[in-house]
Amino acid sequence: MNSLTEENYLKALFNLAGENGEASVNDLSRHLGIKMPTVTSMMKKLAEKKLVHYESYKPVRLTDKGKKEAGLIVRKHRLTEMYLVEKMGFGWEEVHDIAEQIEHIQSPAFFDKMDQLLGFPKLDPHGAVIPDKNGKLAWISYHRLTDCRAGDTVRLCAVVHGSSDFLLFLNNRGIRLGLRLKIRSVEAFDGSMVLTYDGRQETLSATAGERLLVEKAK
Amino acid sequence: MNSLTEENYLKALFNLAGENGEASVNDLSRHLGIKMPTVTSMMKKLAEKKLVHYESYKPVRLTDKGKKEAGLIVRKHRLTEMYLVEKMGFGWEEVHDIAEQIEHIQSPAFFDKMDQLLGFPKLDPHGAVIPDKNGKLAWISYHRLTDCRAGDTVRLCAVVHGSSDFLLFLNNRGIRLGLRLKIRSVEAFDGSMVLTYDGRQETLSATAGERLLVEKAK
DNA sequence: CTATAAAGTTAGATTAATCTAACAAAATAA
DNA sequence: TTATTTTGTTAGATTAATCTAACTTTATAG
Repeated sequence: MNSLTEENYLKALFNLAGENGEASVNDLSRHLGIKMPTVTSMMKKLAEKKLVHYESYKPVRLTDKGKKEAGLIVRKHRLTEMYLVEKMGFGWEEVHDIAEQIEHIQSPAFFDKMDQLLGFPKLDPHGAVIPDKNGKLAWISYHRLTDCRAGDTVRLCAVVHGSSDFLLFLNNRGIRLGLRLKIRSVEAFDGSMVLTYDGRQETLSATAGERLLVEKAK
Repeated sequence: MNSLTEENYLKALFNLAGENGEASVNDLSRHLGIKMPTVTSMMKKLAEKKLVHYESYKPVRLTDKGKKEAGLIVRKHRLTEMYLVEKMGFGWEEVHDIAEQIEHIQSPAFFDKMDQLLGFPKLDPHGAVIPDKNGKLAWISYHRLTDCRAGDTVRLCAVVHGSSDFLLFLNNRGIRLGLRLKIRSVEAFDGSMVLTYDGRQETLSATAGERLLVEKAK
């Protein structure tokens, strides 16, 4: 079994690495708020346990075993977020910190029950894919809103780097998953966009737009 | 803030001490499965934090502060058990180990939500009282089934020391909280009892009967 | 292609929580 | 009331996870 601390390193690797699966010691250090020497020594420990591939001065990579274990933690996190929103009535901006703790609960039955009560959801409340029971994550590639052009009509599919502040910002503008957005114009200077949706019009900065993942609407 | 470890010591004290509020180092040691020297040093630490009264060679007592903090942990435990049974469909024999972990979640909102969704319950699924939002526990005194006499009719109010095994044993005999039990006879030799309930008749050992808390039925 | 900056590692210290071995006090039994 | 058992404490070691300071390697910019 892995310690809570080890689980946090695995999850950080999983989230930082993306599809290729690499992350630098420095990235991990900043992401976890833990100094580099500590990260280095933990990487050696995880390498001993065959959870990561580690060579001095090179980026770290999860092994298949590590990827699976990390995926299962992320699964627990995202299932929990979904449960908190769907079954307990929390807002999507409130659930991250709670899920951050509940993801470490050791009880397959508990998460299976959530899964079942939710009807085996594929996505969490922020549109992120929930890894399957083997920890396998189905990668979906959306477009960033900022990569779309004036005139496009898109559907909001996911929110990335969704800090509580950002999610509240979206709440205040009535922006939620599934929403149909029409791009009226894009400002060449700073990439800000004028959007219409739900019969209203709003201007969104590029900083915000980068965090909104969309697909072309039919 | 208290560490997870400290929380476990506080809870153990709360559960061991009962109404008077004392527990010996030895009791704590056995209850927690931790060696006595470790317990002693933790008691000193908790005394520093004004959570317990500690004097060498004397039983340990929770301070008011300690009692409150311990009570709030027990509250989280029991609310969780209730939630797992009532809202997630777990059996009363399945919830202890999960609640043991969830009780350490730091999120007042999470437990407030449970409380609200449950309609502010006073008792957990085993009939134990849930401490209030100040950690205060309302003591109720029931009778042990073994203290009743042949001819008595009682209502089952709570189960103590309810290990998973014991709860399954009760399930197998259709014994549940709220059940009306009629005591047909008591065996003088070993205290075992013949009971009728739900139109059936069963014999129960004193070992089992001691763990069943009842009140006289009207 | 060197010089500087950034990233990574090594060595050694610290803290929390645990242990064992040895000793001391209190409770119990003879 | 003394001897023995039980309970509790002290001292010192261990492990996991962290840190800082100093050094090394790799990357970047003149």
